Amino acid sequence: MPVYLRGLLFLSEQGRQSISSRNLADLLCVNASQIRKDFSYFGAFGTPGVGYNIKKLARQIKKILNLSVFRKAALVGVGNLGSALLAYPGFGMYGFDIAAAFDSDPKKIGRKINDVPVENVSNLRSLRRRKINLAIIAVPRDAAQQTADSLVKAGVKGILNFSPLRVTVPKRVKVITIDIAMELARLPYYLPTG
Amino acid sequence: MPVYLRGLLFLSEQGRQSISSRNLADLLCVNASQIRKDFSYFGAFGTPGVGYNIKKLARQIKKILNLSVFRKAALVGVGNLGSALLAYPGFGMYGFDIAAAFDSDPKKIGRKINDVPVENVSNLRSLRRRKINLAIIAVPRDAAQQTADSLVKAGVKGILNFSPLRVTVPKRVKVITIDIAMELARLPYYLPTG
DNA sequence: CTATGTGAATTTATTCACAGCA
DNA sequence: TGCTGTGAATAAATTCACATAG
Repeated sequence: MPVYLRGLLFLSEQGRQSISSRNLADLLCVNASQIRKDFSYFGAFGTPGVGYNIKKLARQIKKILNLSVFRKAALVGVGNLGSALLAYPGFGMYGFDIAAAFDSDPKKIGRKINDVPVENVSNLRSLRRRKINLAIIAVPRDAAQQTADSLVKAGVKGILNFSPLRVTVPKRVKVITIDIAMELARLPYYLPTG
Repeated sequence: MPVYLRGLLFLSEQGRQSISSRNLADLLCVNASQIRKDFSYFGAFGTPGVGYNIKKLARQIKKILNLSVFRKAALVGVGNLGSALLAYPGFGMYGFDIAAAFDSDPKKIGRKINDVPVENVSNLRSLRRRKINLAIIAVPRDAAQQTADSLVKAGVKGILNFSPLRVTVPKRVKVITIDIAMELARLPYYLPTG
């Protein structure tokens, strides 16, 4: 689903109004009936003979993914990766706003990066009051679990974890881990040996 | 498969010798017979009554994934994200070595980051001679396609793309795209609305 | 008695094929 | 005619269940 959304937002940027399942399939390298089936799961929106209205469909998918309201997210760890995330264009188009940043390094605390002031990690508990329930972990590996624990205590419900470590959280909290090295590890499989 | 490998490397670090499919299943949150089936695809290594030898199994999976030889990879784009990747621990344990870095910014060219000298992107063609056929794209969105084209010309066979853009390459080249915002977009689905 | 390896059963996902609408 | 929406057919993945090995 997020893949469809990305494709639709891309098409929308190009100024297109509508697209057929076939064309979208070609664009995203998937099967056309797959797309029609997936879309039909949440009720049908296409116009036979024409295709799908891009804007309407994007709005619908956002609703399904719970992306229809703007979300605030917190970033923990303002190192190279964290700074890159703060500067990352694209969060916005999915309705995310990195509204707070935290670090443990006194040299960083107080500075502003991309207009977001860096706060002391000890202040993580304020997230509950500020109604921020999404967080991104971009701290060194050894601090990841501890950070996750603090986030859970602060009432965070969803975590995007960039550390190459399995973090353990109560099962009511959803974690998505991106292990960058692991992704790279998938590549050689498709390559000739040597 | 990469997930299994990560789990096994983790266990290996802990000093464990062997593990049963059941225990590994619990650790990775998958089904136990799934694991046995997957492992049996490339011939069986487990010892009934004991389990699988962790080191042996890890070595085997590395062989399957073509990870048994050290691989050199090139990084293009030494911004915040690129710098983070250069410092990323974990590539090593999958047998990767970021052996070259490129950027277009004259202020960065010539500097060393994490012992890797930053070269001019115009020098990308040297990758063929240096037998580097994996690359990581960490450039701004608008430069992504152009970078991919240069990499393909330089004989690169696998690309890890961090730009939120679909890059188009000949089908002999394998691309894995990590769209960070899209990953984050998956989280709200599991959250209560609001 | 514990844990593997694997055929059989089941569930899930994908693809096909076509009736019906604009 | 072009494309959707969907039942039917096919393929793939997952899980079960158990004979067998240490």
